[in-house]
Amino acid sequence: MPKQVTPLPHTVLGEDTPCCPPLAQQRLPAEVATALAPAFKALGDPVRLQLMSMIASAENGEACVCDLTPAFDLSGPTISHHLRTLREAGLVDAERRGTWVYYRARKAVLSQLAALLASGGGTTAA
Amino acid sequence: MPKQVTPLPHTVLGEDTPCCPPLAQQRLPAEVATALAPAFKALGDPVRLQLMSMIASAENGEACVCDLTPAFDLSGPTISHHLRTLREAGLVDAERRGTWVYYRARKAVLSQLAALLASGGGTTAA
DNA sequence: CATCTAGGTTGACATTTCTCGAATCAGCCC
DNA sequence: GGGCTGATTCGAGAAATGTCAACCTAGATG
Repeated sequence: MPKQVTPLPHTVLGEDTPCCPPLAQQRLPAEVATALAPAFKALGDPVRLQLMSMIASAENGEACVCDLTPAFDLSGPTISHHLRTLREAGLVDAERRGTWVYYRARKAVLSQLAALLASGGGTTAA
Repeated sequence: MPKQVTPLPHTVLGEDTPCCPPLAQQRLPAEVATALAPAFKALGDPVRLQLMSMIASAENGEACVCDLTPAFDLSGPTISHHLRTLREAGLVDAERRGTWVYYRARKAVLSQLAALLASGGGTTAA
């Protein structure tokens, strides 16, 4: 039985999380805030934000760690740590194929976060 | 030595920041990621996320600290600290009127962040 | 001016986060 | 099997963060 990369269902955030009444439309319950904050926190680091963008904008919708790592002036373990953070926040999925590991963005989750921040319809852009 | 050292504008995020090509559409430049990450980091705490929601969803578009503080099981200084973090991240504005201080959400900035996370094209959930 | 209240600032502490080197695990190829 | 490469995990140290108690500032009111 080949053990795959999918480690812990630590995920915190799934496609079904009740997260999406826009933040500016009604007050966010404490438990929802607690569930969502880790996702924003994961994006709150320049390196992870770039990683997220590289993964989300990759050609086939997935990016190899071997391509991500050399894009930064950081050690392999450090990049691996940041990727794990993104994974545990539910923002990306990882899959091992042969020697390489590929990361894929969970666009549904990103969309949920976007919907949360979107101003329901007020002073959007001045 | 001339004290020219300080230009460090911790504002980080203004309405004119070039932040908005969706994250999944093209790779985020390092400097943009560095400019935007603090905003996400600011939202990456449950208390601040709730504060942000309370402010953004407030009746007149603004919320008094005197209403925000008692909503949490935290000391005044702690709430003040979180509000300052939101302010320095460019997510809210503060205004003093008489005895009280009111916070107001910068919806344009929130919209920018939302646009960044929104899957630009059709690739929303596939 | 004295005093009271609403917020903010300072200083300190415990916890977490970021980063790396060393070790380990997972596949490939000779 | 033995060795090689890619990626993760482990352990540790420096830096940042969340929280509070104590103190200070801005306005209002007597």
